[in-house]
Amino acid sequence: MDKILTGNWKSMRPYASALDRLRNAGLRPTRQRLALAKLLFENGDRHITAEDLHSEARNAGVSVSLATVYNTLHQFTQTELLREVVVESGRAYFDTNTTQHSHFFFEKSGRLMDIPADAIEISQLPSAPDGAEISGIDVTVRIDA
Amino acid sequence: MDKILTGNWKSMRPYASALDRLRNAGLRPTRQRLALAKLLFENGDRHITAEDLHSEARNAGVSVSLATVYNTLHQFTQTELLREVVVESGRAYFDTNTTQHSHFFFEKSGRLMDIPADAIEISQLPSAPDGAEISGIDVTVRIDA
DNA sequence: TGGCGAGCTTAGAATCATTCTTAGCTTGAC
DNA sequence: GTCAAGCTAAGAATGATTCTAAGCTCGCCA
Ligand SMILES: [Mn+2]
Ligand SMILES: [Mn+2]
Ligand SMILES: [Zn+2]
Ligand SMILES: [Zn+2]
Repeated sequence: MDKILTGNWKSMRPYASALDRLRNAGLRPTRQRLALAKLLFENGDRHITAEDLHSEARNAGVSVSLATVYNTLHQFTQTELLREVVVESGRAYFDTNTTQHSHFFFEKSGRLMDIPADAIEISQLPSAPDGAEISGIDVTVRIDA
Repeated sequence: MDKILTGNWKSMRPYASALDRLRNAGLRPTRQRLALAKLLFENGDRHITAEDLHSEARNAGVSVSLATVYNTLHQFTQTELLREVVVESGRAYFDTNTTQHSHFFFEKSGRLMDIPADAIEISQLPSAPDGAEISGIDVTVRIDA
């Protein structure tokens, strides 16, 4: 049980309920976190900004402050419920797909789209200097549209 | 000669003088642009932020405003004297190496380091949806140090 | 069941990088 | 030399994000 409550549980079922996800992450299931988790995880794979999630929540009748949206997105990222994707300076996207995969980024619309992990292959990665840890590899294919 | 003055000249010599680079890009060689070009291009491959270039200029006794540093970096980027690299939301890096290559990003120090183009190989790129134009492929290897 | 402290939420201020505005300088073609 | 187009710069404005600090809420425990 201990492992479950400390978060970082890698083998989350894709259809785990919002409540289960919060429990597994060791986060209290508050009204705000539950509502945001539902919006994020019950609508398929998503790439969303804090502002967009905030307005989506309000449109859905959920009263939550922007500060809490930011707090929650960061907590979800830390507990690996989400992944942060950086493709444009000055804007952060949060991705509900936490597996290793790449993205198409449509520069005009600001839309992000997954590229399945097996549709791109990276060969002969250079080893990190000093034997430092590689914490991730981000591949973005920019589309001029 | 026309082609030279309209910028986008791909075959710039690596040791072209700052003045030549501005001429080739079709930019007036003002005192500020010359000074910034020298700082950027006479010190090997660099990855630098606007703020950092600004303080570097001032330390070197060059009087230039931050607004002009931003303007200049963007003009250099448009004329392909520089390439913009996004690895962290809220911070833009400008790269004096405009050839296709990847980066190590040291998350703690905020340092960027080139990975030679031939040290990484990407196979079977998926075609862009709709036959849209791919304007670039960014590969960032994040180092947790 | 009620109390309580840790944890959470929030409005609004603050921060930070970047962009904009606008007025005054430069540059270079003629 | 003159003059318009191009350029610079101080400071205000912007926009995303973070911080502050004050008041709620949650859930464990008596
Ligand atoms: Mn958005
Ligand atoms: Mn910096
Ligand atoms: Zn994704
Ligand atoms: Zn580089």
